[in-house]
Amino acid sequence: MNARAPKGTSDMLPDVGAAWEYLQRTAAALFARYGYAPVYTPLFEHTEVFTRGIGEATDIVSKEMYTFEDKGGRSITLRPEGTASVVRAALEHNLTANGQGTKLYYAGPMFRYERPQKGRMRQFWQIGAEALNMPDPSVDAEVIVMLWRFFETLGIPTSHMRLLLNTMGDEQCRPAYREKVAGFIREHSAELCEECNRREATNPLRAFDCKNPQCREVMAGAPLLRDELCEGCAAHYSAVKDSLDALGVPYVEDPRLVRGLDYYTRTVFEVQVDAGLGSQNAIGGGGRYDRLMEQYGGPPTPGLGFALGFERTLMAMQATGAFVPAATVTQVYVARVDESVSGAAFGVAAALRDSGVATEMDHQSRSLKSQFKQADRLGARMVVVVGPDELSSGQVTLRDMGSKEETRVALGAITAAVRDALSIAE
RNA sequence: GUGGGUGUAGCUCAGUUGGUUAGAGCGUCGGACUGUGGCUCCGAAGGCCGCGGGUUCAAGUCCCGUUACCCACCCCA
Repeated sequence: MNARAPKGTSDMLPDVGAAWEYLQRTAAALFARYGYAPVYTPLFEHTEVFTRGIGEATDIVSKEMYTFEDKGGRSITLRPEGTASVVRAALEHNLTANGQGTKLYYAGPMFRYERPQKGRMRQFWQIGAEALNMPDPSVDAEVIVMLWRFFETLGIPTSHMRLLLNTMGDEQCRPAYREKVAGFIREHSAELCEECNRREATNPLRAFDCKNPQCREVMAGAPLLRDELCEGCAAHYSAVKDSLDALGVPYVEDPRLVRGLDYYTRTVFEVQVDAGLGSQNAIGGGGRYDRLMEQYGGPPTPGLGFALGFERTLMAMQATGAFVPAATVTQVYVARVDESVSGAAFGVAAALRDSGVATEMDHQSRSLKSQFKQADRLGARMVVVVGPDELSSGQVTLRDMGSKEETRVALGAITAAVRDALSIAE
């Protein structure tokens, strides 16, 4: 058989596993301070949840979904992102009935059928947060600040990060603007690439994203939404900026920031990093989606959220020297001199563990010397030596690996002695 | 989907114009130290040289194909 993880997936060995738990712990603690509660939605949904929510014309829906038919003939899709599922769940369980506001967060794997490269996987992890039924611009700023603080908390230097901000308008001003851009593209059809001409019909705004130098040059002359905003959107946008200014969060306005999901309205944002990630420089991003719930047949329910990528965040942390916790911490190692004292050694290890001390012992019948090597490698601060000599008088030897000091301790007092040496309060 | 790069020990990599038994460092295991780690020294284990085909007296080395991974385009976390 082919003992290899599928293309675009990877096994997360202990060091990564530890980092994953750290990211989740850190997010849970921080998000709770902003009033967010955890939810876990299925890893797969009815395909329609994504096609209607994210938009048929987006790259995600048109070519990146893992879609299959289950044995009951239903079209099922592995979730390519988290917002659609959370909004679907909120509707299903009436979490936003009668104008109720809710703040939810989630964490887990997402799936997109893409060509892998640095910072881009077919299965990747995201943490996301969603605030539903909160139309005020204050929550936009709150969510953006929470995302920014998360990266700060992880120790990614702000000098390596950049917060981009833009507004997409709403159903009042966007359609007209969209038509203007489409018209602009038709006027300049001959100067633009094939892809941009195709975008004229599907999503003209994405032409701003084109990397083709000539297209960029032409599009630089296109009308900007910022000059076409309706009154409501203009006021909302400037209120968001005022709140960010008040907290001193350093955003950069980017009128060309266009996110690839159809559901965004008004505020959109993205956090980019300049270290560790090849050409994929966004570690988190999101925006407002005031019409999404209606796509699912629900009542008008404003929403706002972001998602951030675990893999990319970890890469940014490593590249900028941020603290990443180690896999395991062994405090004490129990070494046995020979097989005759195995029972006693096992008892000592068990007692230490029961008292809350991270303890490891040999299970491979290795020599005492190699047990010490192992203890050293594991970073154990003490070694309890269980041998026939000391055991004959009901004792064991406790060695401090730092000072090399050894003391004889009565078998019954070893737990207290170790805890004392490690300075663990009762 | 398109393009480029790379596949040699567990890991990082050498391998001269094709030429006998394929190497190093790190790691692992053992020993020097007969019940004791980090340093040093000595030794050992560990390779269908990605896979298939071709050229040749001879291929890790050249050619073709294939596959995997990496990187980039596109897009996004």
